[in-house]
Amino acid sequence: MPVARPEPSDSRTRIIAHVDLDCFYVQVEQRKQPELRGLPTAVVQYNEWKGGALIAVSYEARKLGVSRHMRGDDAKEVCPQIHLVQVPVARGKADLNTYRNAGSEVVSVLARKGRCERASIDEVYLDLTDSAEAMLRETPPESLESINEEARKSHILGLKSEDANDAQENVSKWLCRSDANHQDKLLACGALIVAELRMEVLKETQFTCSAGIAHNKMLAKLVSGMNKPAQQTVVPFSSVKGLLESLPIKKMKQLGGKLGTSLQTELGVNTVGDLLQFSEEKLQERFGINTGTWLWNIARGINGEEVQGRLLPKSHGAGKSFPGPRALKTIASVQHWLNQLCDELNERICCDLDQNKRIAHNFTVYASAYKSCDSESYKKFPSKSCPLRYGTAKIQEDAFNLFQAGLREYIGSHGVKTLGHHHNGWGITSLSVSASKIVPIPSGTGSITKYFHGQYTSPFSKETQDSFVKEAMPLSPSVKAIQSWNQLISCNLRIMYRLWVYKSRKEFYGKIRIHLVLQQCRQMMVLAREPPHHYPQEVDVAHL
DNA sequence: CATTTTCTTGCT
DNA sequence: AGCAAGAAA
Repeated sequence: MPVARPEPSDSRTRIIAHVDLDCFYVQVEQRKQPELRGLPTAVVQYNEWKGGALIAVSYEARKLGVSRHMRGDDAKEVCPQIHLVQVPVARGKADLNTYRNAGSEVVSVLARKGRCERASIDEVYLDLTDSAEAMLRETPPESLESINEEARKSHILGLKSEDANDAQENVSKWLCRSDANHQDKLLACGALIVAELRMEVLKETQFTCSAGIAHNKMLAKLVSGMNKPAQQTVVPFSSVKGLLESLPIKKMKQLGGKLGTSLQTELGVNTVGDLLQFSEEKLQERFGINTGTWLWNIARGINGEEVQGRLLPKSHGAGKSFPGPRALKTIASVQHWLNQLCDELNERICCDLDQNKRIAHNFTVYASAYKSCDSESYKKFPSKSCPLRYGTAKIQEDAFNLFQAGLREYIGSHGVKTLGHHHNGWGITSLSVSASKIVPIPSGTGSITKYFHGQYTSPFSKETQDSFVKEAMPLSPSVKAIQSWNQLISCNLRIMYRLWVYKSRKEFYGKIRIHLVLQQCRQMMVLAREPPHHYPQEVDVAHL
């Protein structure tokens, strides 16, 4: 459920942009195959069954009646000329890495002009308040003798004669109005900055994008898709009311699902404007204190959510579905696919470790299943998690154990004895594995003792640590000794040894900078993490 | 049991 | 820890 956030404490007028790549996966494929530019094109996932599922459709194809939700075969039917490009496949599953990487390219361009939040593979929020204020101080729009072409094509919500011939003239005038209020002037600066950024994105990545520019995230997001492709839309403060009052409630982010439906059916609210009649108390009573306040606020165009400065994802996941007759019926097939998924996941977390110096700490296995015996009592397959260990084989081992823990629970008391029978009584329709709790490896100088106590949990038992430090360590080791120890002792002990060595060196020589060492040790400790002592167990309810 | 594969956030 | 909802290509 959405939650209300307080407005930023300094209560400055913020300038927020939401940038959205146009039919992103199609653009990525068109960059790879420029012959496809300008042609009706769509990206499909697999093509065995009815031509695969469409996940992105070019604007040319949309004009010819192709929409997402269609299968590849349907698209061919309404638009025989359409070019269908397949998502790359690796390890027997869709591989979205090219799109992730392309998204990163865009982020690195956009992140140059202010706080930047990567909201999804192809969407970014920007807080341009500082840049806009700086521009207004130094080179306000009214001082410019010409306004850049891209900015002149902006759509200004509520500006009259949006469709008149001289629309661009009107936009220029609006952007440069000297009698405008402070808020609008800042917004005009924001629009100029975003137009510039979008041109840079095009120049450096060849991708076009659309954008919304407003005073908060909600409004920016709401309008970024209003004029697509390759255009931007501005929401002056004065047009917020008019924009929202007739807007269907379901168009609002967070209200496209069940919450929006309950607003419609239970309160008879069909537009955002309809919400205005309800007091904050009434909404809190019905939807809880947090969501109630959030609803009351968005009806008034108020949204305090801050742009998080985050350029990287918070988790990595790899999954695959096994629809219809493809459902997995044997433990062996489940293990095979878990192994594929874990292999991909390991590659991605290792990449994250190398490139971004981040370590993932949590590992989760999800599955969906059906029980063919009693389709009446449909049960959710429980997800299970444990500390994450690096290395394909280790992740695979943990994944399989977690899955089996889940399966025991899923089959539950209905423990049908089907050993030796052909029919298991269950089928797995989807599997996924994910790595979360990803934290940056701390850099800079710090105390090594933190790694033993407190801030970071050591993967080694207290006894291991103590006995190693006490027995295995000679005083003041020489470089020679370090080298020979490195060859002799086991991986885990080697890490302990290194920690000790650097700690003691620090004590001996005082001024050794150890930040790189900290990084290395941290990495090695995680890479060498011992397996979990136990995997989640089913709780015996009868025993309680 | 056919859209599939991600990803985030909030509740309990 | 586990789950549900929502959103996006």
